[in-house]
Amino acid sequence: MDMAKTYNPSEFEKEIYEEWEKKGYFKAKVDPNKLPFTIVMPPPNITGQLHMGHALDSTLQDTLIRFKRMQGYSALWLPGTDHASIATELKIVESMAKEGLTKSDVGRNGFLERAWEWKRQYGGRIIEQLKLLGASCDWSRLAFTMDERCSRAVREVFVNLYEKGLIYRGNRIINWCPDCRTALSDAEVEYVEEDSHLWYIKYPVKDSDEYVVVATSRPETMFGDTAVAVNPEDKRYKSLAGKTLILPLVNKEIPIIKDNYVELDFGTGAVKITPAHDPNDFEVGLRHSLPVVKVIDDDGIMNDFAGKYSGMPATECRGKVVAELEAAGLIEKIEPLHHSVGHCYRCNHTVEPMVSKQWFVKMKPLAKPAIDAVRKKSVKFTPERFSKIYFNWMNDIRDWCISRQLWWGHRIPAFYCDDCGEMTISKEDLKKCPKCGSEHIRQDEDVLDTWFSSALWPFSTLGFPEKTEDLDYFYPTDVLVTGYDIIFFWVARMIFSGLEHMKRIPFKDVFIHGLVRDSQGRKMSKSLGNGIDPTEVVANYGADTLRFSLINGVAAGSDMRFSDEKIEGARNFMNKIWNASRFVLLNAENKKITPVKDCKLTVADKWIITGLNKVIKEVTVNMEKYELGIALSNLYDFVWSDFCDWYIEFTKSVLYGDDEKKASDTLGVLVYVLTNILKLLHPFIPFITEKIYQSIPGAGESLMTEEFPRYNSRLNYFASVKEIELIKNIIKSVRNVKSQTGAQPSKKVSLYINTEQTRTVKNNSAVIGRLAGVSDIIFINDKSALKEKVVAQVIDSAELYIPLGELVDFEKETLRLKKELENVEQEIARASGKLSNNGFLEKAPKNLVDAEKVKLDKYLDIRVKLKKQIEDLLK
RNA sequence: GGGAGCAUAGCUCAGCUGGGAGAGCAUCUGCCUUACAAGCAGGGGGUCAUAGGUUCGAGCCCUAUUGUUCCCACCA
Repeated sequence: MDMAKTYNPSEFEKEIYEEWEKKGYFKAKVDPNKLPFTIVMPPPNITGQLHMGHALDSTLQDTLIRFKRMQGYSALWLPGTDHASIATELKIVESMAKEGLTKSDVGRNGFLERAWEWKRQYGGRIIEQLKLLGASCDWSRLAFTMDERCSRAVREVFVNLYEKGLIYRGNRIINWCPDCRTALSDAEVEYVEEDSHLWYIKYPVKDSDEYVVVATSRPETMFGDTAVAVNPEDKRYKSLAGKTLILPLVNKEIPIIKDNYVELDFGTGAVKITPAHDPNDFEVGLRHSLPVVKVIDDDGIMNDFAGKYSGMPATECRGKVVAELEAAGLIEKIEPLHHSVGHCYRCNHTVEPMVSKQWFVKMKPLAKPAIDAVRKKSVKFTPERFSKIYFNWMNDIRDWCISRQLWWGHRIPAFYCDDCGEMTISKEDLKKCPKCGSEHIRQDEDVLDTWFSSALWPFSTLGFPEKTEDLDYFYPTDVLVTGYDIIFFWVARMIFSGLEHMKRIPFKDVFIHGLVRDSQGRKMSKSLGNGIDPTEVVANYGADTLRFSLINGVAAGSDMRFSDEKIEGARNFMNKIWNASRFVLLNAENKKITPVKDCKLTVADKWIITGLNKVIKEVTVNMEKYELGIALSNLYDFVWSDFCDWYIEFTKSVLYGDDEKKASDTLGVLVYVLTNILKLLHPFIPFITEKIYQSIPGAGESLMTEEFPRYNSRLNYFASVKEIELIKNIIKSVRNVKSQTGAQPSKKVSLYINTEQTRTVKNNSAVIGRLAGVSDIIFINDKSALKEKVVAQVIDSAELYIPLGELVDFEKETLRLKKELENVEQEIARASGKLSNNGFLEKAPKNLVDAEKVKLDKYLDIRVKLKKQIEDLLK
């Protein structure tokens, strides 16, 4: 037997993975005789290191794909990485800074060279780490969002959308990160609650002593004010209608306008309007044709419109402006304000809303079919509640700003002619202006939002825009597995992109999982230093242990806490499987294994086979529902409790007995059940199962090519299950009596038993003897036949009596029985209560009423016997 | 302001279409029983957040309340 005495995963995981890869088990083929099953991997960023989130995400996908592969599908798990435009660019800027270089020092081409070098060096790191987990991806199809194929898809899509009028360029208010120096989409802004102030500033009325007080949280933007707005209904400002205000510090005249946007009961009811730096003000400005004055530049520095503050960072300017206003007596009051402020999701810098010329995708026409697809359940979210989040976002979606003032990414395929001013959108790079033929043509400097290319992932990786065999066979994909944190960024955008460009949904199911948190429920983060490195867990405990701890018992879609205790629990289970397998294989050594169909089955064999059959059904059903956590704990219970704690113990009596034929048959069943357990567990914990499987004499080449067990309704031996339940109860009762009375477990006792199931008990007397420490079993019909004082247990369909003689404190024993009697009385009260309730008798299902009657009879019977026993003891 | 989740044993969490409250860890007792002490056997421990309601019957369905976590939203 090729199994070490102790479970040591580091000895075999790597080797097994290499073997799988070498044999090409991960490769998915277009096979007309099979149904396809496809998962595209959410591409990790090339800057990334594997963290617990990836580990969870990948383990779920790997488990699903292995399950489907074993079920006979042509299962494709398509891996890839994301260029992560902004995140990667930040990293490279950072690393250049260490050399004292900036982007402008190296220029665009120099920068891109460095970026590609970075990708070559680190882009594969996370892929290698995924392999440690056992990921059965088809690596021959490894994709990258900026490889030729995906880039072609990006251009195709851009041009298509432009030609349909769904992409446009315009001056609009956008979110600007002054640190990354780029525009961001709405989704890329994270709002954080912050304490600030509300400054009440007096704006003097022209040619008057009066003034209007406006409340603002951003006084530094006042240089860009081009009006003050009041609500048309506001009586306080009736008299000021049509008057002009003098903007303090700059002495510019601005009008008072009326707009419903202003609320009557906030602040002073008068709002300064800064169209260039506030989304609402921008709208107000449009309605009233106000000039747009930009006062903060792209780098967050005040420009010439800020007068003497020109050149000062906006953050610093705020204090200075307030001080100057205060000195001029123009601050009426300052109130504390708690409000949310936008931050860049990459660098966390405060985001400045500002007007800027950018490219946008018109969202409304794209969103509609995407909403319908989910509403009609063509795309189904699991758990279902996440579709609500999706609807909320899609229903009031705004246009998507897709241009980024970055270098690393897909450059926008817009070409401008310097001579005739023509703009051309083209799939191919242009050398000449198609309109005037001039060669003075330059491509737009900006690149696309990283998520623009990720949105195409389910079809760009399969060959789009070409009509490839892969695309035809594997698209639409079957399930997308991802965390709830990127439903907006990614899932929603893939849905409308698939519908728009492929005319079909990109996937049928979206399986959403939660976050992996630390043992205290906090998010794992670098700054907190509370992250657990999955590769370290793999190194110390093995990939299977990590996978098990991430899946077992976790409800779909909910966050989980990860802890050392969980890892240990998982490791213990691996150890259990390992040792149970060793037991079977040690017994199988040098023996011929009889195929189970040729074995004469004992009651215990039939019991475990029925249990196996049941767990096959449970696992399959739960896998189909994406309840992987439940499926795995079904297996955990079956393996540990039924197979190890009971069945293996049962088999020992036979294996170590004299009947060789019986022993051989039992061994056949053991091997059969173990093999099936390995198959069932393989999608979850592939390494240990494969390692054990390959040690089974006569087993196939690999579990990966085995068929997943199927439920078989002919393998339900319910009569045997009943018999074994009785045997288990007898054993438990004897153990219980011994433990409660303080008798040594190893002390052999005689067991007197009154039951009608004598045949069952006789057939299993060896097992009872072995597992309960019973030396002999004596059948009696009447308790009075017993002369000495005995300890008793009354269970369903049997009375057990054990003479323990002077070992027992019979007073304590009487108390124990009285307590038991109490419990029985309670049961009787409950059952008879129900049965005397006419409502229950009339309205409850008949089988339940009958079951209740049976229970009542049983407890009444037990009560009589317990009472008798107590009486006898008191004699 | 809108929406969602969660609240069950000391801890972490399961609990399917409503029909006798479960697991793991921790704890207590006894065991190195030839697969496993990373183990075996036995035990203790719960007003299922609160208050109403529906029902013959509620941890589960409905309403409200409290606490908690998260998401979205343009209150200057």
